[in-house]
Amino acid sequence: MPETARVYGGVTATERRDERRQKLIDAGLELFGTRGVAAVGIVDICAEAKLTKRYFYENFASIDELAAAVFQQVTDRLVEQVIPGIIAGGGQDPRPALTVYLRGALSDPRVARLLAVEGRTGALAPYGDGFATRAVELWFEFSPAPEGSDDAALRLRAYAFAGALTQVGLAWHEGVLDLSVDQVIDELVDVFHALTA
Amino acid sequence: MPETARVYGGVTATERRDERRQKLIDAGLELFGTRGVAAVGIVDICAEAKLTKRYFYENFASIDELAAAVFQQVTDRLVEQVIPGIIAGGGQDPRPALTVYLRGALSDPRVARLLAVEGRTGALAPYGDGFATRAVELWFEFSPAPEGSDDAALRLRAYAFAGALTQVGLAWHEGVLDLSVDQVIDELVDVFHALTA
DNA sequence: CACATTTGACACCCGATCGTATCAGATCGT
DNA sequence: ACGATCTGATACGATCGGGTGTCAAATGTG
Repeated sequence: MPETARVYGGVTATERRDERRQKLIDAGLELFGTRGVAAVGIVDICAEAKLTKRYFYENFASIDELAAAVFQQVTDRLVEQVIPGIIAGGGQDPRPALTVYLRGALSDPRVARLLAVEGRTGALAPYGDGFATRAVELWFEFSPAPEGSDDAALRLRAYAFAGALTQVGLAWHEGVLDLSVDQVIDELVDVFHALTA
Repeated sequence: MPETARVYGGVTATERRDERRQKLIDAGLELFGTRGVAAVGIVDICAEAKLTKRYFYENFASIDELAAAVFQQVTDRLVEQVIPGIIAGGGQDPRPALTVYLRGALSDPRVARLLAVEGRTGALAPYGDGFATRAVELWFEFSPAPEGSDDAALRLRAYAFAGALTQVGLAWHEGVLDLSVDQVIDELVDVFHALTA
């Protein structure tokens, strides 16, 4: 807590602090998304971010706190990108939203892994649950409910589709699906319609 | 490696060894299935199994080796139980196989967590992939392929259904699905038919 | 030019865990 | 009964990572 905040390298103190914080988050996305949260230490993060431990503890109190920030940023950006797609779909056509989501998640295996694996374990579990809740809410947003169906049954289908998305994403990254991204999108649009019929 | 194997407590040396090995695997299922593999140490396993470290190293060289054995045993038992269900379904009706699988996975949250979360990370990843492969093969076993469809598209639907199963299982354990096991089975049978139509 | 602050590199202590070793008591073979 | 082996508990050295502190060099302030 310095009493006088000076300008260094042409940038203010808070700007420098935020830059370092972002570098740590970037390093977290890289390492968490490849090795997994449990296999990453503070020293690893600092090496990846090219910073020292001092600046880690300046921004985060623990690895889990950094992991939470990484997860939060990734999911926030994803939701932020998907919303316009939902609006474009007009609550009827899932393709624009699905396209945006899958291009965001499928194009980056680190994001896919964070969402599908890391978001379920340890300190990230509550955040993963929160994202799943948001996803299911988004589902109901642009999936007009068939009048006769049970509410719980609808929720089940929402989770089923969410699980299908992540599993297909993982399989695609492993290379067992011999399909282009656009083909995957086409197929998942069909799956969506099959589940909502 | 004792040169002379004696009988202790009425059981032979190899029997005692196998009993201890099974106690370790049971402890592994309990702890891995609740805390997660990464959060469990050898001492924890020994405390849960009421054995000492000596007998851990008698059977396994590392935590990952125990985790592999646990995963292997769980998935083997699952497949072993499901096969008769597939036969009972005669390659047409998925309900018997689904019932057996979901009763096996849904009834034990530790198994669900192992399959859905732990099987994707760290040293268990290859085994998880192997199980996914087996599951997709089983899918093709009792899902006669529509003649006109692409093979890759079929695989995608197989992974989609597998992902739906695990995600619904997790959601059910979290209590966000207000459905009985039988209702979940009914709904997933519908999902299956929707995906294979 | 002094002086304060920021930065980065490194040293240090501490607790946890791993893997091995030791030892007394229980159990079995002869 | 006596010796050998099995068992369980505990102890020990070593390593690793977390968290804090120190110090010199770099940069901005007056």
